[in-house]
Formats: sequence, C-alpha cells, structure tokens
Amino acid sequence: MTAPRRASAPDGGRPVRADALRNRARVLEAAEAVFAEHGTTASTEQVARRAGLGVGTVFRHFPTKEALLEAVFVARLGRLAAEADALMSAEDPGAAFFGFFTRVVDHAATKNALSAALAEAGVDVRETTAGTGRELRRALGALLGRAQEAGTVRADVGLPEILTLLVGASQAAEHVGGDAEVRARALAVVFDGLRATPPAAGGH
Amino acid sequence: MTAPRRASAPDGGRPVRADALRNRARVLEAAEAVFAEHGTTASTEQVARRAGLGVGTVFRHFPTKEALLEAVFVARLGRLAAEADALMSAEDPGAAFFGFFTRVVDHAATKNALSAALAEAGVDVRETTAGTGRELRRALGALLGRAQEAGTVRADVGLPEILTLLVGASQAAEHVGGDAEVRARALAVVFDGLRATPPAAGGH
DNA sequence: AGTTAATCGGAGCGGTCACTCCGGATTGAA
DNA sequence: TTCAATCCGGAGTGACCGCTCCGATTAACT
Repeated sequence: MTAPRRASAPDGGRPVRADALRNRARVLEAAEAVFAEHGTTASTEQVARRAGLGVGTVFRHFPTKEALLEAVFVARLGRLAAEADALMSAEDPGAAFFGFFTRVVDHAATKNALSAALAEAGVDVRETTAGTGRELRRALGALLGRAQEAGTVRADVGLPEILTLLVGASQAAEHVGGDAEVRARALAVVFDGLRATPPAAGGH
Repeated sequence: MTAPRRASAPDGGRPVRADALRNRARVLEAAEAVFAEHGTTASTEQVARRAGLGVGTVFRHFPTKEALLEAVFVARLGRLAAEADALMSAEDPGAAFFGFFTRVVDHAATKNALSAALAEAGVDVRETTAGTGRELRRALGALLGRAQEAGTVRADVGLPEILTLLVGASQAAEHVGGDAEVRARALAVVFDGLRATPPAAGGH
C-alpha cells in the first residue's frame, strides 16, 4: 500500500493542497448553515459570502448547486445514521427507537429542508445519496427490528412504512414549526399506532 | 334591491365584461393544472400558454404570482371543505372521518403542492387563505367531533393535532408518491393511533 | 352603426441566479 | 529560493422570470 504523504493523493498526482481541503470544509459548513436558515433556494453567492470565499471556489468543489445540496444532505444523513448506530447498544430497544424518531423530527422542525433530504434518501432519486440513504435505512431497520423483538413495536409494520411516517412527521414539523406542544401530541398519536394492538380483535 | 343586468356590477359602474369573466375562469383552471403538473415554480407564462391567453391578461386578473397561487389554493381548500360538509350527514361518523382523511391524502399524492396549501391554511400565514382555511378547519372539526362522540376516535386529541397529522400525511404522500401500498399501510398506523385506547391502562 | 370604456396581447424591462473564465496568488516539492 | 502545478477571486455571460406598458381589439350600451 503506497500511502500518500499527507492527504489522499488522487492516484498518481501530488497530494491535495491544504487550502483546497480547508476551503471545501468551509463551503460545506457554510452551505449547511445557509440552507438551514434560508431554505434550499438560497443562492450560491450567499453560501460563498458566508464561507468568506468567492463563488468560483464554491463551484470548483461542487460543480453544481445540486451537487452542493446533495453533499449537505449526505452529511446530515450520515450523522443521523451514526446516531442510530450508537443507539443500537442502548438498554431499552423501544425507547431507543422512539427516541431516535423523535430526535429526527425535532431536528427537522429547526433545520430547514432536512425533510427533503430524508424524502430523497427514502426514494433514492439521486445516485450519490443512495449510498448514505441505504446506510440510514439499514440503521433504522436494525433499530426497528430490536424494538419489534422486544414487543414495543407491532410486528406487522415494515421499514418502508416507518420511513414514510418519518418523512411525513419531519415535513409536518418543518411546516407547522412553532408549536412544539402540538407536534409532540401528534407524534404521540403516531407512536400509539406503532405500539401494540395488531389488527387483532377490532374492539367495538 | 337594484339587481344588475348581467354579472355583478361592481357598485356603480357598468357590468363586468363577459370575456373578462370567462378568461378569469380559464386562467384559474389552467393554473391549477399547470401547478399540479410542474409544481408551484412553474412560470406564469406556462399558465398563460395553457389558458391560451397572454401574460398581461393573467396579471390583470391576479396582480401577482402569489395571488394566483393563493387563488388556486383557496379553490382547492373550498372544495375540500364542501366535501367535508357533505360527509356530515353520513351514517357512520367514523367512516366519514377516516374516509375524508384518506381522500385528502390520496389527492395530495397526485396533485402537486396540495400539501403546501394545507400547510398554509393550517398556519394561516396569508390573509386571504385565512377565511377558507377557517372554513376547512370548522368542517374538519365537526367531522372529528362526530367521530369522537361515536367513540371511533379517541377523545384526547384536538383539531390542531389532526391538522398536523393531515399535513404530514399529505406531504409524505406527495414526496413518497409512487407506492400506494406503503402509503396505505402507513396511514393505517396513524389511524390505529387515532382509534381507541386512550391513555387508560398503560399496558406495562 | 357609433361611441365609450374596459380588456387583451406580448414585446420589453429590471433583476436574479447558476455557472464560466482567466489573471494573479498560494502551495508544496526540488 | 525557485518553479511548476494548483487553486482562488469575482467580473462577466446567458437564460429565465415576474411584472409593466400601450396600441389594437372587443364588449356593452345608445
């Protein structure tokens, strides 16, 4: 394994310049902040200003605005997946599952367009997001499985339904926004639906 | 009552011209179709072309694109409210409530940006939509009340939660789109949560 | 038919946005 | 230090969009 000196050299050439790496990180950070604050319609120039760089620099690292959005989404999804993985070792599987669900939704209420990321990752439109989307689905699926084995979540729901519910709840949170009280109660209804009582005896 | 000759004369002046009325209706119809098909970002020119009119005409009837969107939203919300009212005389209150809910969600899966209309009406951002939004909420509230009295829907949920759930479900349907099977199962979970088992005996 | 006032059509205006291009600054290796 | 490869900055380009303006058209009334 011919390890490169500093950063991962793109196969054959010299290593990536330090400033390029630093600026790329800055752009990503700025983009995340700006898109969270002003929505995905914010201009690339706003991102560049926030990062203290020129637009040209932004476009060199992310050749398209879509690519930039994708990168931001992937970063968020990755962090979410990591969080889900961390919860796999929790004692109470049910609490872990519902806790993760709640955390994602609460996050969506603040961070603009998180729900869009989730929706895309769920449906796998883009090529790049497919990878991290798969990772998130795997982690969420594992969390779900544990909760189902523990009997906290009914056994007749699958990952696709959960993902749909998660997307819906996140988007609702994003648009209803303000009232955390209402949000919590609505979420509680969904959770009650996810808990016990399979179809079973339709109790009159 | 000094009844005007043809169309409602705007108090004092001559009656509204017939072509103006016809074109207004055409614009609204075209706008609904175009926005449903291409989303709210579709240009005003597209709407004008679809209506077979010039952009100037569109802008005279709806002085702003926002106004046009509002008009489309109001029309949809009005129809929804009427539908809910019609269901008030149904035999089974529970079936009426859940049926209406399902219908709205299914509709959102097809008609683009319906969920946006619902979200706006729920939060009452615009002045104009406030009226029809209130009407929809009233109708939905009545439907909910009947279902609760009949014991089909748990008594400890309020209209705000229902509206949040409706918005969320609609937006999820719009973005997840394709798979009607998954959509139905996810909705079934929400419905189960809305049905019986109040807080009651919290099954250990 | 003739008159009047409202309506129509669509070229054009101002502004924004994603994206490009290239001279000059930086970096890392020799 | 020297030098080549690489990166940065930001003015500029082309396309699009919401909206306006005004001559041509048309409906309503006499």
